[in-house]
Amino acid sequence: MSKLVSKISDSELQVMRVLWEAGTELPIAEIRKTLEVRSDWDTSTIKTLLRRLCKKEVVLATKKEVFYYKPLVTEKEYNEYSTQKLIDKLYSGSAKNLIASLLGSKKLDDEDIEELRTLFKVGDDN
Amino acid sequence: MSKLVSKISDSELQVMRVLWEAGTELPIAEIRKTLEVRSDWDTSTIKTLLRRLCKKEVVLATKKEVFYYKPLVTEKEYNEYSTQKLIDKLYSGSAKNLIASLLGSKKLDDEDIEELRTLFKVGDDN
DNA sequence: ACATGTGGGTTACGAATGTAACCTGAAAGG
DNA sequence: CCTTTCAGGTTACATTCGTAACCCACATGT
Repeated sequence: MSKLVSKISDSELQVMRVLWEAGTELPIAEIRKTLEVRSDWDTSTIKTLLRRLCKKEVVLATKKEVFYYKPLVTEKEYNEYSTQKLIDKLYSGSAKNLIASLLGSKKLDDEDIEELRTLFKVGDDN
Repeated sequence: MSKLVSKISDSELQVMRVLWEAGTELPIAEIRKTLEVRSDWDTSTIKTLLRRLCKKEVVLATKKEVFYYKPLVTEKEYNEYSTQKLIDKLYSGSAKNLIASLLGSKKLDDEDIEELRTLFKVGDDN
């Protein structure tokens, strides 16, 4: 996936989400339809964002009757990559440190903790 | 702390770290001494970054014989704030989701998991 | 006395971002 | 036919960021 992912900006991310949710490649019309509900971007803004995403090679445009846009990175890849970057920047590269910090900062309620404890058990037998 | 924290850029963060590590307010000379080892920034770059941090009100400059710089946000505040922003952006605001994702992505070795399980136990009795 | 360094202040300049206007040509509505 | 809409493409423009140059004034080494 390469570090190019890192360069998806916040606005661009909105567009990626539409593509990720769709699961199929989409023509601009569809992207617009979805986005005009969420943001009140002008069409040309969306076009600019798509163009930039293509330039960054995280989206591929395929010419048919009209262009169809398809993400070249998955949402999971992007999320994991971004998370790792945060971990590197703020937690000395240790995911454990991040989790410990979350535990200490009351971001998790009892129910969360219970669920996670279960997950930790499951992940144990490997 | 307000959302101003969000606006600390990567370069600025380097400067913040120096201040955080120091624990006291520092004059430019000290900041330079520390930074010239880590980065090879020109003095004027450091001055620019300090100026921007002051404008953003995350650093306070106090005039004595010379200016002394002191952080107005703690590293912990900053880290927690940034982490929360990532969680909001990528994990629907759920810290639990983030942790679950980390568990699923093999970013934690057995030792980490063991330690964390202990932490989860400790955090239990509240 | 003079070059150098240092602090404070101002200005600069290219890349990235957020957001959009504008132009052209085809399609579609009426 | 004429107006509107929309795709594709180009250009724009303010803000932020990374990185620094430049100017002035004072202190200091030699």
